[in-house]
Amino acid sequence: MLSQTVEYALRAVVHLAQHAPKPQKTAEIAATTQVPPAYLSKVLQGLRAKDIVKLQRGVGGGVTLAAAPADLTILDVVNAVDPIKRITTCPLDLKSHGVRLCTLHRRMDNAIMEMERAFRSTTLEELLKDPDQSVPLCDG
Amino acid sequence: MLSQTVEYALRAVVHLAQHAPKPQKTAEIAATTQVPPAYLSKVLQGLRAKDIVKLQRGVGGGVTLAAAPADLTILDVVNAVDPIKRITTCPLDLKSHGVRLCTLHRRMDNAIMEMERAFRSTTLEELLKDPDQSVPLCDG
DNA sequence: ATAAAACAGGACCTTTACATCTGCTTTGGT
DNA sequence: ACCAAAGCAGATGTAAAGGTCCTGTTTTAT
Repeated sequence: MLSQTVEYALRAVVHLAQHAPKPQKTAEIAATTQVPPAYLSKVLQGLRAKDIVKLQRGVGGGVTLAAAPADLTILDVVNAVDPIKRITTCPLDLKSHGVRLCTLHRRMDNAIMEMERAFRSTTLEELLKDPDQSVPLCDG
Repeated sequence: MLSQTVEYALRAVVHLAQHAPKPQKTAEIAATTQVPPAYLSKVLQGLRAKDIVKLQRGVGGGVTLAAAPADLTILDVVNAVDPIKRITTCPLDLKSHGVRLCTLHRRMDNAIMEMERAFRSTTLEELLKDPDQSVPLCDG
């Protein structure tokens, strides 16, 4: 449904939001989020390319969010690593369906739209503040 | 987002619903739905395994829906070939998150739930009857 | 019986996602 | 200047999804 890479990316940014604005080392993030360290490095590079995180080399360097947790939605992160692609034109290239999708593809796109909306409606900050649930990535 | 196989399966069952209850040959379905014939054969075998379609060999055989279009939802078809998997337990196996998901995974599951609901709310029959849209798989 | 129509199923190939490894470059402290 | 800490980049490996092909087996009509 959602790719493994999306799951990893979300864990990472949540960890960063929890510790903002202190830079976190990739290895630290990998350990607490249970993501393969070498692969996390690639995922983070993808996030940097879309200006979700900043990466700093050298002693005392590490990873930080490029924006405040209140300004980053789950959708931003998802779209950075594995963009949600809406159905905007007929997948069969039927001329008459071009813009006005058939009932099948309209329904499919509606479902995708619902998911998109759910992701857009939550910021990282909200994830940290919800008092009603357990804290992401933290046991106990 | 949704697998190619899901897209193919939906095209096939829509075609079947349009022509129900007349059996359709796999090659016919493949042609009008623009799905690779050999691969469609595999997809249909998956649908048969979940009792979505019936396959009949020999002269005059072909593929038919196992139920009335009014009794089959999009979700039935999707789940038959590529089941939507809700998040029910903590992916990190944190003990305290086991049943009560953290905010991150709760939101992710909510998004998946929205998509699931969108798919469950439409039957094949409704797809064929919507007067407001163009007809699935048909040009003009 | 036989032949033709249709699906069945296994072996195989290709592409993409997931993941690792190794050596390099940048950075800051001494 | 030097060294250790961190990320960087590219090659490589592995597994799953998507797709093809070939040879069977079942069914019906004649």
